[in-house]
Amino acid sequence: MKKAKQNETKPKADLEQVEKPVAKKIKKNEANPAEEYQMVDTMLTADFYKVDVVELAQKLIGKIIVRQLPQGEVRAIIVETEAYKAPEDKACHAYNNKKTDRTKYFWQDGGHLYVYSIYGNNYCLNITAATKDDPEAVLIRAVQPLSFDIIKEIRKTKSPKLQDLSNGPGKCGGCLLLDKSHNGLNLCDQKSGMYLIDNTKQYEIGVSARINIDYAEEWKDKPWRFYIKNNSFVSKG
DNA sequence: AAAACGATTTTCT
DNA sequence: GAAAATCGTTTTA
Repeated sequence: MKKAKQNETKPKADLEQVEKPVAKKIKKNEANPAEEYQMVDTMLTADFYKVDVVELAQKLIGKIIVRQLPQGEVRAIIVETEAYKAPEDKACHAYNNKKTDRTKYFWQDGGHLYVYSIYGNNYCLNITAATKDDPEAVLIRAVQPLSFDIIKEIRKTKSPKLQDLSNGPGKCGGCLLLDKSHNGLNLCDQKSGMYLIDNTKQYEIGVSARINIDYAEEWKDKPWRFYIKNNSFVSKG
């Protein structure tokens, strides 16, 4: 056994100066049990996604999104989701089987992407569920960054709060550098450069009505929003 | 071709 | 917490 003493070679003051803002916040995250994780680095396969959208929305909580970028690899834990289930769900963009250039990506087998833009340059990430005949998908509303440095570089937010990196659907798209060109991407295909991996940590999962769908009449109260309790990256509630 | 809208984000009190 | 910002998509004519 060799004696490890690499820390002694670096001046302590210098290290603190460079890494203080990041290190401080990460430490705070680790102190919160809801924000721990234990990833298992194998890609989730097609069968995982070929279930009803409400079930998939629950199963996705805690899973880890991986995306390969020229800047490096982005990793983040899914901490908040919502299920959207056409044709009957009035909150769903594909309600009543409405198929347009935007919504046609609902009709894909589970594990593919539907990315829509809203209110300017905000791109929201959805993962399809069930089969290509079932127009249903899970909206990713919030993630907890694991690769903070690269996500900070990508998102370019002015907010000093770490949570503002990814506590909203448009912010998640920003973290992952997504736009409409990623519509139809297959999360089960190695060549996509984007996939999900498992996380064996068990979380306390909260359930609520979906957010900002007041127009959906009787469907607005469906308990189809899922989130990790006490996780500071969840958007609300 | 023009107008209206939105599963939001950011900024400003 | 309220109000503004912002632009692709859909609707309307």
